[in-house]
Amino acid sequence: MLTTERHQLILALLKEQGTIKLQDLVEQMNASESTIRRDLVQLEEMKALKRVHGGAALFKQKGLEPSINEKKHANHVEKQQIGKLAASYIDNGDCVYLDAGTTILEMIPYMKEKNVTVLTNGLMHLPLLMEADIKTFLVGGKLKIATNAIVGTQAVQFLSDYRFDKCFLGMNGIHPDYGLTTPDPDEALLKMRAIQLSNKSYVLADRSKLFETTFARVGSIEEVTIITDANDEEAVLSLRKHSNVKVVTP
Amino acid sequence: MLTTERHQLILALLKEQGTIKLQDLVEQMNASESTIRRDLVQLEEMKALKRVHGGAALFKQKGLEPSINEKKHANHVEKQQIGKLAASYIDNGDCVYLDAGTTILEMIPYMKEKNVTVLTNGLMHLPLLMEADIKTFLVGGKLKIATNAIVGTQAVQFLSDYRFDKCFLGMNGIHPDYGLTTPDPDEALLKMRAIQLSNKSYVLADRSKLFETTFARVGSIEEVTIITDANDEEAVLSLRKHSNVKVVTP
DNA sequence: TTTGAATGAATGATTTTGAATAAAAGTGAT
DNA sequence: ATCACTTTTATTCAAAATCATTCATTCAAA
Repeated sequence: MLTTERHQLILALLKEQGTIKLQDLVEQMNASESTIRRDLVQLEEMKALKRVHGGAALFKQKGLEPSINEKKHANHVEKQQIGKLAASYIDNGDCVYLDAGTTILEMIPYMKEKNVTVLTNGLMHLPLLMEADIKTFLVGGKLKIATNAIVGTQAVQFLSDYRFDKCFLGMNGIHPDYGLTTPDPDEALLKMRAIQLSNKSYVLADRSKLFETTFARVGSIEEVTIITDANDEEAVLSLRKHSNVKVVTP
Repeated sequence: MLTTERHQLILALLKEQGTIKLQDLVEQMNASESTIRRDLVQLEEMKALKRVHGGAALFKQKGLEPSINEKKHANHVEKQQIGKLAASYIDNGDCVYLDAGTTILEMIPYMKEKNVTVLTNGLMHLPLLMEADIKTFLVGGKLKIATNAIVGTQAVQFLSDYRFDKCFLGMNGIHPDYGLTTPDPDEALLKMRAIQLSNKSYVLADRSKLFETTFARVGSIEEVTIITDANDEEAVLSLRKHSNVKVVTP
C-alpha cells in the first residue's frame, strides 16, 4: 500500500469517526505499527490531525469551532428550540446585534437566507456566521478569554456607533422584581447599551434562568421580550401573570 | 507500446483509482521499470500527476481536505524563522499591533512572557494569543471571510483610538521604488493607519515577496524595517544597497 | 551509415519499512 | 498519594524497496 494511500485512508476514517485508535489502523491496513505511527507523525506535521495517546484525533480547529464544544453543553436541545424561535422574529433585511453565548449561537443556522446584517461580540459565532455566508461585523475591544467574547469600555463605545432593528441577548438571571442580571459587569454594560440601541430586544434563556438573579443588572424585564422553553412550566406561567412581561415559548 | 499510449493509460488508471503503484504499471504494460519511471517524470513535468514514493497520485485527491491546511502552512519553516526574529524586537511591556496573516501568526509562540499588550485584526491569531495568555484587544469592523481578518472603515476608525510602540505587518509586495503593496485596498488602509500610529513598524515577508508589487499601496519602504529570511539571497543584498532601506534576517 | 531518441539493465544512493529495545505514559490496586 | 503492571511511544538499526544516474543497445528516420 502506498504511503499517500494510507494517509488518505487515515484522514477519511478520521473525518468519519472524529478519533481513531492506532491499533485499529494497524489492523485495517496491511502495515506495521511503526509505519502507521510514522504516518501519524507526518500527518500531524502537516496539521492534518492531532496525535493523542493511543491514536489520533481531528485537529482542533482554531479553538473557535463551536460544533465540538456544542455537544458538551447541557440543554442543547432546549437551546436549539429557543434559537429557532428567536430566529423566526428576524425579518428580511434586518440589522441585528447578536450577544455572545451558546444559546444565541443556536439561532445562526436558522438565520440563513434572511438577508440579515449581524453585529456581534461573540467569537464563537464566527465560524457559523461565515458558513451561513451572513454579512458580519465584529465588535472591537478587549478579549475575554473565558467566554470568547469581546467586552469592555471600548466595546461599549464601538457599539454606540450602530443602531439595530433587533438585538438578541443571553442572560443568566431573569426576575420580575430584580430585572435582568448577568455575572460580569463588563458584559452587563454591553447588553445594556445594546438594548438602548435596538428598536426591539429579545432575551434568550432556558428555564433554569427564570427567577434567578446574578451580580450585575442589565435592565428591567419590561424592556425586552423573553424567549424561553418550557411552555407549561410553573415559572413561565408565573412570569406571564405580570401584566407587562412578554414571554414567548416554542 | 507507444510512449503516448502509456501516458494515456497511466492517466486513465490514475483517474480511476486516485493513486497507482509503479510496480502495478510495470506489470500492466509491457515495459521496464525505467521506462515507466521516465513516463512518470514526464507526466509530472506536465503537471498531469504528482509523483510519490512508490508510484504516483492525482494532484487533486478526492476528499483530501488537509491539502488546504498544508497550503496554509507553505513555507512554514521560513515563516517560523521570521516570526521568531520579529518577536525578538518586542520589549517587555510593549503595546503592539499584530496584522492578520500566517507569517505574523508565527510570532505569537515567541511572545510569551513578554508582558505585552496586543491589538489585532486577525481572528486566526486568537487561539494562540489565548493560549499564550496574552492581554488581547480585537479590532472592530467588517469580517472578511477569505482571510479571517477584520477590515473596513470601521476598523480604521477603531484603530485610530490607539497608539502602539510597534506594529508588525504582513505584506505581499515589497519594492524599493514602488514601496509596500497588498492586494486588498481595505487592508492597505488599515496597514497604513497602523504604521501612522506606531513608533516603529516592522514588515514581515518571506523572500518571495521581495521586489514584487501588488495592487494597493500601503506606504514607502523607508518607513518600516523589513524582516525576511534568506540572508545571502541576491534580492536581500540588492535591497540592502539602498541606503535608507532597513532589512534584517535571521 | 549516422544521428538521435527511446529503452532496458546495472549501479549505488536514498527512502521506507518492520522489528527490537528502552523510555514514557496511562491504569488500577493497595 | 505510591507502587507494580500494562500499554503506548520514541529511538535505533538493518533489511527491503524505491529512486536517480549512467551506459550500452535498439530502432527508426535522415
